[in-house]
Parts: sequence; C-alpha cells; structure tokens
Amino acid sequence: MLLSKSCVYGVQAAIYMASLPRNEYVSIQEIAGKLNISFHFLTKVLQNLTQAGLLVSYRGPNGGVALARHSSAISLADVIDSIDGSDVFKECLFGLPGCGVADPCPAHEHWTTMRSRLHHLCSTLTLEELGKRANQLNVRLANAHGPMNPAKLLATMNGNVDATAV
Amino acid sequence: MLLSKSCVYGVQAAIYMASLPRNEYVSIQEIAGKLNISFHFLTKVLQNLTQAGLLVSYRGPNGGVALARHSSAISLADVIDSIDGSDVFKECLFGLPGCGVADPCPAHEHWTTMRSRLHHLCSTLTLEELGKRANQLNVRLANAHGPMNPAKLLATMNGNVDATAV
DNA sequence: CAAATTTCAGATAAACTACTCTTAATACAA
DNA sequence: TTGTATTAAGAGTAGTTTATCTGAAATTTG
Repeated sequence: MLLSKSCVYGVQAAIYMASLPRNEYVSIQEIAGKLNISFHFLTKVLQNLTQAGLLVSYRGPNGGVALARHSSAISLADVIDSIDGSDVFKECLFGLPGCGVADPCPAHEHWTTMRSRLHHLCSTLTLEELGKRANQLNVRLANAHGPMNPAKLLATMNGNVDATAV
Repeated sequence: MLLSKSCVYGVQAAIYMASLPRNEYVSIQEIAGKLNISFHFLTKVLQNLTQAGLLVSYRGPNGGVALARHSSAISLADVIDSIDGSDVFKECLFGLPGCGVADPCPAHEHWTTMRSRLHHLCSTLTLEELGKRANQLNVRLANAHGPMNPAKLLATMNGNVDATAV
C-alpha cells in the first residue's frame, strides 16, 4: 500500500479529532476505541504527531491529545509527512536513489507528473474537509463500524463484505 | 513505497528485456548481473511473470526467459498486476475493505480520481516505450551503474550520491 | 550417454513492520 | 499525601518481506 499502517492510523485519528464539534483534549483510549485500533500502538503513532507539532498533548485525568492548529490549517500531507516521511511524494517509482532529470529512470517523466498531482491533492486536502465528510451519513473512518463479534469476523473471513465496490 | 521490491525487480527485468534489439531468450543470470539484483531472488520473481503468461522460459544451455508477447503489447500495469496483484489500483487510500460509493471513507472521492489516473498511466505505459527510454543516453534502469564496492558503499552512506535530485 | 547450463522448487536466514507489554512521568482529585 | 488517569518511552514478540542457499528437473552439447 502507499501508506504504512502506522500512517493510516495517524490519519484516521487526526480526522476523527477534526470531526468533533469542538477541538478539545480527547484521550487516546477513546480514539483507539472508536477506530478499533490497538491503544498502545496508536499511542506510539500519535507521539510522532505531537513531536512534529501537529498535536498537543496533556497528561493526567481529563488529558489527551488535541489538534495544535485549526483543522483547516493541517493538511493530509502534513500528517503523512510526520509519520511516513516526505519520501512518499519525492520517491522514484522504482525507488532508485538519485533519480532525477540528470540521471532519470525510464518512467521518470511520467511518474513525476503523477506524483506532483498526488502531492497537490494531499497538500490541499485539509483535516477540516475530511472531518466534515467523516460526519456525513454513510461515511466511515475505520475498519468496522463497531467492535467485531465472532460472527461478523467469520462472515468477513468468508469474503462476505458488507459494502459494494466502486 | 507504492510497489514492493519484488515488483520493482520484475519491472526492471521486463524493461531490460524490452530494451534489447531483438526479443530472444536471456538468462536470468545475465539480467541479474546487469541490474545488480540477487540472481536467486530474481529467479523467483520472474517465475511469477512466466506463470502469469507474460514471459516464456526455456531450460538448459542457451535457455532463459523472453517476453511472451511483443513489448508493445505488455503494459506496466500487466507486470505490476502479476507480482503485487491488482490491489494497487483498487485499494482505498486508508486500506479500508469495502470502501466504495455505498460505504466510503472521507477521502474516497478524491482518491478514486487519483487512483484511476494512476491506473490509466500504468495501463498505457508499454514495455516498448520504457525499453526505448532505457536505451537513451543518461537513462539508467537499476540502482548502481556497476557493482558496488566497499568504498562506493561507504561514500553513499555518507550522503555522497552521484546524481542530483529533481 | 555424460557433462554442462539453465530454470524450477523448497528450506533457511536476515531484516523490517506491526503489534504487545511494562515501566516511567505527569497531573488532577479526594 | 495518596490514589488514579493519562501520555511518554522503550523493550520485547510475531508475522511478513526480502534475500540466500541447496538440490532437482529439463535441455543442449560433445
């Protein structure tokens, strides 16, 4: 996949925070519960975002994490950058180091135009917009709508997905 | 990265074959040598391509692998499909299973247009074109121009890359 | 037929990613 | 001050990907 799982978790958490009516401290436990993500793992992921200055954190009762800026001032690219690094938007399609105009790979020209479009999309997509969409009917943020029970789990394992493809 | 390393190796090998003046059996050892890839690993990767019908193989002296069709009839997407699977061009940005019009993620609309562009690019980029480009001056296919010696390796580790960035 | 060359197939090892667990540090509340 | 809730930090575990190695099967050449 384009993004690492850590990165996806971070993005999902950020969108969840942006989807709340007000920007306030939310405990990581709550976020992990809503998104069905391992609490301990999410903790580590969100540390990246606080260290990058995208989130502010507060320890102790009623503490948690909150967006450091208004959701309209944080782009999807900001979040991706902080977790997976900016290589996603810079890398050669074949991962060749130093691939550039002076020493290109065969797909260089085609890929750079593609890649800059991708970068532009992620840079202009703000958490505000994504949060608004997340609040719309029939839009979901995480894997399952609720906690997975054994029956559901078995159903998905048998390929019985509850939604149609594109 | 978007593509797995196995997939990149397969693509590089396919482009190398397409860059040759005539389509003939080439030993995997030769390809691995030219591209600085582990011979045994490349062998396993190319087996995927032969099983997918993109290559034909021949055992014994003067044997090897060759393109099963004309290089203009094999797209980059064909090769990617055969190794990494077609999920690359179908997957949700966040990897949510069943993400579609009925049950979308917040980024669904934006991502699908992006993804279809990517798919279109890879489907229309043929090995013929990529092979031609590979034959042009200053275009390279693989990681290093020659085998890496310890001194070179050390130099790159110190950030001394022999090519300029975009 | 024997020897050399090559792909095919499977076992093993190393490296990386994803995840879990434990212990600290911090802040509030009774 | 003691207990509790919360993030921070880091060590440890499991699974996947990447890479290496060995032997077998196939095919040509002498």
